[in-house]
Amino acid sequence: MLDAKWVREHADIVRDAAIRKRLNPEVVDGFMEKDAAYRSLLQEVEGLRAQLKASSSALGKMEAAEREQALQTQRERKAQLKSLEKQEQSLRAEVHALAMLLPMPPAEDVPDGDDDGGNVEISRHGQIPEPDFPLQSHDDLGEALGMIDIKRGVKIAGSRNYLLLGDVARLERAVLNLALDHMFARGFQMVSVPTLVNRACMEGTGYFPGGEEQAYIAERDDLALVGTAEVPLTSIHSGETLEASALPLRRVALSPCYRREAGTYGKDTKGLYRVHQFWKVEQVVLGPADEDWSLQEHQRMLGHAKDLMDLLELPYRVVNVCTGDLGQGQVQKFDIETWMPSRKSYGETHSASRFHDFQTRRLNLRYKPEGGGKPKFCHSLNNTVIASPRVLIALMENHQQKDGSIRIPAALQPYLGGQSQIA
RNA sequence: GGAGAGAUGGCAGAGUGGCCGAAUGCGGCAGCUUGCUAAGCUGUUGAGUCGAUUUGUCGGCUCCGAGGGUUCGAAUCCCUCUCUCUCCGCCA
Repeated sequence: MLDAKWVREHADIVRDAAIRKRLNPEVVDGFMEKDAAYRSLLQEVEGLRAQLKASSSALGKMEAAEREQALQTQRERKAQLKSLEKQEQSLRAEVHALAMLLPMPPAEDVPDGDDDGGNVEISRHGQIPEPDFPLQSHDDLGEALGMIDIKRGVKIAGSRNYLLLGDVARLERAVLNLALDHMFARGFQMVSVPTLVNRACMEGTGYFPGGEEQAYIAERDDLALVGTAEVPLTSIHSGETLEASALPLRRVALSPCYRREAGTYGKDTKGLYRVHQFWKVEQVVLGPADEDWSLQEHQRMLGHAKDLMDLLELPYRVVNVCTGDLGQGQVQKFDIETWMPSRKSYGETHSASRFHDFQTRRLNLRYKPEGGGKPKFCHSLNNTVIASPRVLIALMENHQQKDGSIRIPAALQPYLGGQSQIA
């Protein structure tokens, strides 16, 4: 959500943001138009209401005779007000619906582009393996080991479902635990969060409206399964005014994530790349409304994920996500893409976003500034720490050995009882 | 799941149709006092939004959990919902 007052004065910037993000710029004009109409109607309604109020309080002190007369005109005005109020209400709803669609302007250094093809590589890390034997895909490796069973996953829950067994299941657990400890060491507080959340959380974090098709919705209870712990983590303090001294709030959660993957038929159908349910360790930070701070924190959060990838000895790159691939609310996003031999390419494994006050405005999440004054909206940021099974693809394929066994990076071994390979 | 009670300003807590944006206390802020001293006294103190503005403010409207209704007029009466608490049942 954007500040309506600001939008009124900077419609051109918002329109430009919509164009850069490949969103429909007509929402901006629609908003401006409806908003102006709404405010002028509001003037009218409030004027009439003021009249009515004044004459109404006079009524209480009147003599019976003149009272009857006054009551009559009062009723007429009331009817008039009612119909105006009805218009005002529906207009207000329209304005709000449009406001929820306004795009956050992207940062200056976000590259222009239509889709992920326009993302710009910033850096590369690690060594892409070039072994003297043919590399197998993770699903072939896993099947041969008897530790990945996609067929039976599909039997139980339909396409894009899977089973992990034995050491690969333990490997998943190990990676997630390492990721959590990694974040504890960086001062993050662990939170165990609800993953079935109400509409306000989905709207507040920017997933609704627009992302309904992507979410599993429990209609009977009007709750949605989250696609990421970002949703509950960011929503924790919605509606609250925090003390400046409490900021920044750095939180990490491990949660299951659910995505319908609607509109991806036939895409990434092989293996564990695109699945309906997965685990993710997610970092979320809430801080003051300070652009510089926000920028630095974004880099710091990206660093946490990069450090972990280094510990896992995986080759990856960082990309500056282009405007067309940016969400409605994101100011800037950096993705980490990890090398996946079976795909012969880097595949997205992490996504680090900063939002300024886009989410916090929707969530009504504020703080009292240091030197006093009016509460301000916090800035919010989030980034993946690790997501599995997608990271298992990289781990299994990059660390496979000639005999089909998987080498365990040193950092993970303590989490697997000292085991140095899976065979 | 059943029965009951409740939701009022930063907090506690009054308020059963116009005198209520809301008593009182605490807290906060400002000043005074400086031999009742980790105190006393006096004053002051909600938010949002729209408009005007000589940018100091001024005016309108809204807000007593949320949404609807009755009424000329609702914190107050009616309905629905959400949440909290107590008791019973069930459960991990």
